[in-house]
Amino acid sequence: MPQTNNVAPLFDDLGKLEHEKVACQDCSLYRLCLPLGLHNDDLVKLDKIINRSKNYKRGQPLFSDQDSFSSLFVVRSGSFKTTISMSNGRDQVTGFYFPGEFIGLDAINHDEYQSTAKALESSTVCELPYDSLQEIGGQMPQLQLQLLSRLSKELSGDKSLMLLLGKKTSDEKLATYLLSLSKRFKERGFSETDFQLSMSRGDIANHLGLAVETVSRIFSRFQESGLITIAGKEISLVEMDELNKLCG
Amino acid sequence: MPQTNNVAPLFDDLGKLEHEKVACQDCSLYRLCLPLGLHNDDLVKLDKIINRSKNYKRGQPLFSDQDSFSSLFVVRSGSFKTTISMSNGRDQVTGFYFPGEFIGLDAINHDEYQSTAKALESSTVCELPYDSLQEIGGQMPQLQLQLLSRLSKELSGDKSLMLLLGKKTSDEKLATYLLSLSKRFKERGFSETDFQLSMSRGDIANHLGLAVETVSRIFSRFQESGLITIAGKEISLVEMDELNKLCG
DNA sequence: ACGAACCATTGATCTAGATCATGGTCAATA
DNA sequence: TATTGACCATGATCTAGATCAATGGTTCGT
Repeated sequence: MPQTNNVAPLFDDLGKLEHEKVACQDCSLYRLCLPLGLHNDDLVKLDKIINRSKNYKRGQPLFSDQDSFSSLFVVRSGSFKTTISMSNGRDQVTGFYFPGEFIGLDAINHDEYQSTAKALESSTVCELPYDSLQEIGGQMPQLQLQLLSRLSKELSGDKSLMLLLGKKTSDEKLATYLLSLSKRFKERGFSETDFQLSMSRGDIANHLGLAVETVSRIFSRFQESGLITIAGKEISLVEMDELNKLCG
Repeated sequence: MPQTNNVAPLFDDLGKLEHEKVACQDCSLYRLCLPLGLHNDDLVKLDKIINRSKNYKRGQPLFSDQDSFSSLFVVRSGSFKTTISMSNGRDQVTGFYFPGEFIGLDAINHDEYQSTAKALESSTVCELPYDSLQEIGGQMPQLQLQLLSRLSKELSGDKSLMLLLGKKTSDEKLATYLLSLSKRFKERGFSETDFQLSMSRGDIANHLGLAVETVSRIFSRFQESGLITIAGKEISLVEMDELNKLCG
């Protein structure tokens, strides 16, 4: 990396000092996150069990397949991918995770994590030790409901992904993917048309059940036909309506 | 079907009179089902909110995409499939459900069901109105945990299915599918090697992201090479170890 | 008991997308 | 500033599995 101002790394995406442990009450992700709907007393209790973690660098694992399960994680800044793998080395990117999204839900009531989670860029998370969560959850039905809601949403997202993987053409897959990202960025208050692809072409291809070359070609073709402009990781969705039609 | 004894339809898979509403305490599915780990008082409460339903005939929908969500269902006898569809009519079979398994989990905290569920054969379910479940769940952490556990298990199953759809060859897909069925039958106390495929070749093909013809051909080839014997819906897994190796 | 509508198998052909091959860009380390 | 190694783009070729076609079985409603 080129010479940088040595103050910069102290600040994270939330515009706070990185080592400052922002309480849930003050967190800009509040409305997307677990505490939504909790009363103040409960929020304080929840806040106490959360570990605000160190920074994860690009490529660094948050946890690995078969590590013993202890915590759920919520992305605070940056982004992650999860993968599961076959004995022969082939693997599948099962999801990408952005601020406010949960990682590790598929490990609940297993002894071990069922997937590997890696940072796609410099990222931070909130760690929720599951034992503690279970404990305080006993007296907070609202928290349990939030958790159920999260699980259920991930579940219905995964069903849509099954439809994508099983039934869509490569064009439809990529259009669907781009609009899904767009929607999530919008929900987080970012532009729905202009954003960074923090994941590599390889990750995208793998996630969508395609070859890298196919993804690359389709990006080029979409650009040629004026649907998007793309340069490296920078992408801009020019014709959202057209992309929408392409999803099938 | 050949002439049958006209008493037969009165009995269901559980060997009980079909119209007899077997309480959870007496249900043979107890150890696979929601009540697992509940104390007796709690079990009685749960039991009270459950509707034991009428019989669903082959092809009959349990609920449809966009019906308003009100209940979760547990299969009591028979089997179901769920599908989601695209605007253009293409659809994806997202899962098959056997006794003790939950249907509708992906609709929690949505207003509408996210998929369509249809009976694959003559089947019965227990209906759990979600409002009531939520109510009694507030005072039964154990019940909440069971529910979370179910969601989480379905989630990790779906991730494996993503791996299958995205990365496996047709042979691997079918071998994986057969062994997954085998495992579930075994858990339910049935033979892990000899069972009925209650779903059509078309349903299997759709679920695995293949064409019917491909499934048919692979069944024939597996039979030719002595891995299985298959005749119509009747299948027998002859070389489980070999099938296992084929899964990748 | 009959015809209609699905369901399953098997062969012949086709194609979407994989794979192979090449070169180019960029960032990190020495 | 060279070197190494990801990462990305694009052309040429190949193939796994889809699609098309024909035939026989099964189930179901009347």
